[in-house]
Amino acid sequence: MAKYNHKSIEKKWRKYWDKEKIYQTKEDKSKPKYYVLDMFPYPSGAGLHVGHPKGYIATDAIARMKMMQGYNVLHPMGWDAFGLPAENYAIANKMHPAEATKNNIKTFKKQLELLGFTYDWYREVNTTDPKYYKWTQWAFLQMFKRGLAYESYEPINWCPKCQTGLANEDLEDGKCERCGSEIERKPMRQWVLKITDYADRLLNDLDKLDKWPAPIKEMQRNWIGRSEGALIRFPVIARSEATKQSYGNEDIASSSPTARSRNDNLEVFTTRPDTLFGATYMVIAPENSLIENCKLEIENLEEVNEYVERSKKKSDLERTDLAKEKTGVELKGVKVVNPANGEELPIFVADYVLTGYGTGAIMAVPAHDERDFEFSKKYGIPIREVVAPLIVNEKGEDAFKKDAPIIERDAVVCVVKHWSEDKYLGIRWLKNDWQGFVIGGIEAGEDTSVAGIREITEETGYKNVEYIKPLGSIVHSKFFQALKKQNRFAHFVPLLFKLKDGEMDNIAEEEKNLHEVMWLSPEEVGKFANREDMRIIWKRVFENECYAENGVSINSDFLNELSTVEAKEKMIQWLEEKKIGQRKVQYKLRDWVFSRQRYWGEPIPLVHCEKCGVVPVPEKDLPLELPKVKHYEPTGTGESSLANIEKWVNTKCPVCGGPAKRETNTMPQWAGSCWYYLRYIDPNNDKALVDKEREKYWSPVDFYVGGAEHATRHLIYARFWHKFLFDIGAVNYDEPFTRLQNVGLILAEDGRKMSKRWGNVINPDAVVEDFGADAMRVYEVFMGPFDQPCAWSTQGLVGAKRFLEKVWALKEKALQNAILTPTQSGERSPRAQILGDSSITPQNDNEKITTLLHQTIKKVTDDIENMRFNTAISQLMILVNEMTKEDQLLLTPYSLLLKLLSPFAPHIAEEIWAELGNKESIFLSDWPAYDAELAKDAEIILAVQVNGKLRDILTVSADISEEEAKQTALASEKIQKWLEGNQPKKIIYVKGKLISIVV
RNA sequence: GGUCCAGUGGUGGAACUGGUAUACACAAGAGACUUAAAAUCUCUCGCCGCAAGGCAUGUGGGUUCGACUCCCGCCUGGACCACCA
Repeated sequence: MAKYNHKSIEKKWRKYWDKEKIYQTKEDKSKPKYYVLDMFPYPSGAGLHVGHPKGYIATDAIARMKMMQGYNVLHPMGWDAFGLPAENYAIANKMHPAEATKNNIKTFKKQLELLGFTYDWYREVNTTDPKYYKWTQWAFLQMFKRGLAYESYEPINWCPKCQTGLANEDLEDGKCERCGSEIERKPMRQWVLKITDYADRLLNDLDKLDKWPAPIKEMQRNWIGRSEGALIRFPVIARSEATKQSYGNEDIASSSPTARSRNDNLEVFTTRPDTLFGATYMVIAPENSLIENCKLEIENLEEVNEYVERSKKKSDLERTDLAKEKTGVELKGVKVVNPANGEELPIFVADYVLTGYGTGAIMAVPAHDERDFEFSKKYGIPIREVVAPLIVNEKGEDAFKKDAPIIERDAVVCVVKHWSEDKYLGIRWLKNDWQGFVIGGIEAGEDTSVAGIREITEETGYKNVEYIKPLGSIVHSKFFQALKKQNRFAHFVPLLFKLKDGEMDNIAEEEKNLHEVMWLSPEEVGKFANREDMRIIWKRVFENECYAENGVSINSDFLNELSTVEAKEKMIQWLEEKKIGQRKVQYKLRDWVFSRQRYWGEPIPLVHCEKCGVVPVPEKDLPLELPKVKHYEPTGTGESSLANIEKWVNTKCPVCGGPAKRETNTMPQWAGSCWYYLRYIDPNNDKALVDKEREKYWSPVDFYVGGAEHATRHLIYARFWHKFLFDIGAVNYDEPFTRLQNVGLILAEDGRKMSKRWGNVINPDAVVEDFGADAMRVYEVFMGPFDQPCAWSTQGLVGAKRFLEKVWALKEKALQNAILTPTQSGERSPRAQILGDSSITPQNDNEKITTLLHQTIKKVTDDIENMRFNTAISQLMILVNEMTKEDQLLLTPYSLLLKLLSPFAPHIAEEIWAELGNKESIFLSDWPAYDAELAKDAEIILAVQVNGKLRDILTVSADISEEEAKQTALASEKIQKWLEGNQPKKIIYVKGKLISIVV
């Protein structure tokens, strides 16, 4: 028998498939469609490494199975070729980006072709092809016409090395995602897409995407970052030089004659309008215009300006470094009035407030916000509690029980300090589960400190107790009291005490036995008093934590006693009534900075006319082609190199015909990938982005496979564009991708990422050469769960190759056992006949193989559908091992095995299939269906447990009844031994699995 | 710091809805074939124990006849977000 020669086989079938065009997708609307899509690659100069094709192998397997299942399959491929890396690569290699891109695509395509994918290359798209980007420009113009693209002069992220502005999404830890340079904030003119108009829909429609991985949806939710709250306007007042005062000086009322009211309001966004009464100062970002507006009134303007300058010089990285201490400067001479209570509040400028979010200013409530708390402690600003904690124990033994009654209690919680050591009193009640501080009920009319002293003495015997101070507000707590089987709604009054000495009264014997008293170091207390309510009280002893959760309003006038949710609502209504604020939904998502100051991108099709302003290039003139130039290096001035090409820049205004200049910014790399999946449907249409009828048939994408790194960029941008195209009637559905699957990274053998830098890159070409495309494909999906990262192992690859060799070796066995025709004894009959002819009854039908085969059909089909390729391959290995062990093998089961293997190892499957006498490609044959009856085992194995431990294993007929099974189990010698003559209390029978005997 | 995910042999990993833990593969060891090597084939392979049996899914508890799986706490690792008011 000829040896398995992957090289010749793979070459032969690639050629055949190409010639026969078996993967060319036809517009056959009688068949159900299946659109399976890969995230198209960025053709870099480095070529592919073995990690890149992993996703493509998966979609290819799915595409092949779906084809065989009778679907009309669309499985296209293309190139995302515009953008910075291509340009940088071209500069480094002294080439034109167009040329470099062309070469890179050629390399990529060649590499991909070696792996035998089902791509329909007649539908190849390339984002840098003018015929393609004509429609990218067209879509941009539609946005422009509808006001979704606008010019902005806000400072943006500028990468000094790449010499271009970047979107927020393009940053990693405040650094340029591409080159790692620290980003500067630079004000410059740019085009921005109003993605925030779609924020709500992008967020809400995530709920419809039930076949997307939950973590990706979560990341998008997080990125969009919706929060509900209120805008509140604080009137700004300024004082004359003579009355310069700082905050907290009570004798200056807002009615003071020296106070000059200004027309300014300081507007802030807050998610906690319920804490307005707790605001003790305001903070503005260094970029806030209030400083400019009030420069005459600010008495320490020099100091303020200095601070602002210092902040501007800081990189984003420094500014957002959480480890650093917060800094700020008070704006002396200017204050705001709290509209809720008329109090005057100082204003600080501090760079812990960000400029692009909300209004770039906040009301600071130190008692209930970590950052404000930290800042106010540093600058000695008063802290006012306006929310009493409400702890609802939801987990574990303390959680409220549904059926128990709710009992309310007022109680004191006494934190008691030792008279000489740094220790605190802990108490453990022996009868119930309580451990913590001394706690006791407050009697009617009793002063809380008196109640505390009484309880301490009663429970511990210590006589000389000194009351120090209250520990903040009441702490409400809902928990389950296990001993009394009650739900408790407790209102704890936390108090701090100190013992003067260790003198004790004798306490009743009875009381002594109830609890244990111990002295604990501060570290020990933290662990000892571990319930959330006690933890909060304990932290207050050191005043180093604030309460930022929901609770009950206090010290807040008309909000008092309302829950946080109710208080927020009431405050918003009040603000709206008084016209000093309103309800507001705020997003973290910012509008998409859509221009880049580089050459290699789609030109933005706009013209600047002195008379007419910004005018769109007429649609009939699209595409607006990128001029072919020799020099395209960035200018570094914030203009793209296009600005230097006078011939191109100077044009006529399409409206008035007068002189005009073209927009010289180009689109970002992400533009082309926003809609490429639509173009595959109709790649050559020059009348529309996509034909709507065709789109109706093929859309949405049924299965989209790609890396998780695109969660917050490509996948948000594409959804945004798609929704926009839906809104203007260009497409039929409002979400582009029905099902999404992430590919786990393939790491190098050393466990690191594959990278030129580490010299650990494995080239697929070499793998294909040495082991074959089929072995590589099988190995890559067998490595482990598809979405998990996994290190490459050449040894593992060897295993995959061995498996294919085993399949190959079975061919001879199957052919030997082919039924011989009577007339040509000793010769094989025409094999095609054998396969198709059901009248020939197998002479040695092997029940074991048949059962296993049908189980395998089921498992492989399900596993491919659910992306569990590793277990599909494992099941095929089991089948092949079994077939190898048997003396005889019929053609039919072998043919079915080949079909099951073909999505993973198409070349070898096709080769053997042909050798068996089939005239047509295996991929034009039907996918096997399994027979549930045949997949059933004749005999099953029952596990028998005694008291939960496995004691015997029985092999019984599959149709055994429960009674029979129990009798057989009890009759077993081993079981009898373990029963030791005892009568079983209970026998549990799980059909087809086990019998559990309880003695 | 927050959120989410994960932790199973020497290694990658399997285990359906709570029901025989370690499938499949790699590595390792022994043997066969060979003048020899490679390749191939056969066997062994979680730990302790001669065995009976006991112990093992990061760790400590809990629920259950029964837990890798469910619940609570802790430890470790990863991903994402990160001063978003």
